[in-house]
Amino acid sequence: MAPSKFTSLDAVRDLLRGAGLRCTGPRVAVLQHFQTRRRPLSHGELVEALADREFDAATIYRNLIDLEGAGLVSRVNVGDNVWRFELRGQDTETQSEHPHFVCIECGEITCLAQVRVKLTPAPGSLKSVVNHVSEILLKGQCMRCA
Amino acid sequence: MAPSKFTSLDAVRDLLRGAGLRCTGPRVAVLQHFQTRRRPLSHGELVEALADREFDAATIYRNLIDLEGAGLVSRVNVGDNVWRFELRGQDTETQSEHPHFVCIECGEITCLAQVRVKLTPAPGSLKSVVNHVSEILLKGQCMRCA
DNA sequence: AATCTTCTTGCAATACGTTTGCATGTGGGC
DNA sequence: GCCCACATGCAAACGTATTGCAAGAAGATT
Repeated sequence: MAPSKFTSLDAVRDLLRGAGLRCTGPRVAVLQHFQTRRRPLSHGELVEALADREFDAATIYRNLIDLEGAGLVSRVNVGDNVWRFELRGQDTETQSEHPHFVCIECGEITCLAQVRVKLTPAPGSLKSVVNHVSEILLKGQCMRCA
Repeated sequence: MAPSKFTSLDAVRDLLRGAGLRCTGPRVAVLQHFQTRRRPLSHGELVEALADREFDAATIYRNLIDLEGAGLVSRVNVGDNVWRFELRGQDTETQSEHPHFVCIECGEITCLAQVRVKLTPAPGSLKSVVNHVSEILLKGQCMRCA
């Protein structure tokens, strides 16, 4: 029996192989960490979280890019000029884009998976500009900072 | 008669003085440029646009921060990890926050001044997290890139 | 199991926007 | 016109993003 730390190792391997990526140490570690923290994480946060594994920061950076290219993670920018990456769910529910909320006071990032957004433009003012919306970002004050 | 380039100099002076800021060359130039380009501009764009005046880049940068602090411009981040600044209107119409739209292909930024956004959460899933929304950013494909 | 090709890693260096320290210069109230 | 707080110019520090290159490892093939 594998230790609990590696519970999802097979699943991670399948994920990577299925995406056409080699199954390497840093890549598995990054994916496993994402599975324990299901919110957008920055490159720096990943490096710090995996510091004990002593992976090179550039390696983790390139892995994030690769995982994004393979569609396993998505990249978001919540406005602090730092890229963040988020594990994409396999089910269509979590895979569909959901709005993100950023607290401008504490910086906490929340995935509003259940929230739908409806746009009500003045006639013609929206459709002449926007063809398709793929990402929605809300900023404000969160409840804990209220 | 002042040349057309300085048409709004008096108005700009009033703006600055009214905000408690000194009326200096770089500050006037930045504000005047904003009045000709009513969309979010990056620090780099400002520096380039005013290159012939040979202002120091740090001066322009600090002026943007000052203008933001005085409430004359607002700072937005459209997801390319570059701060952009936008002239805030004096009338309540344009001063109230409006959504921004960013085309992920051509990078064009559009102010959706007329668009209202309505959030329809699953019961309780939004109000437990969000206290107040102050900024809304939409990303996607614009009509010209369609 | 040895081999081989291709992809990945580690290390270093670069790029670029943001931000600050400090001495000098100046706006504008007096 | 004087004076002082504020603004500027110059340079440098900083943090994240990004890339080059040689060495190393994954995994298909035999």
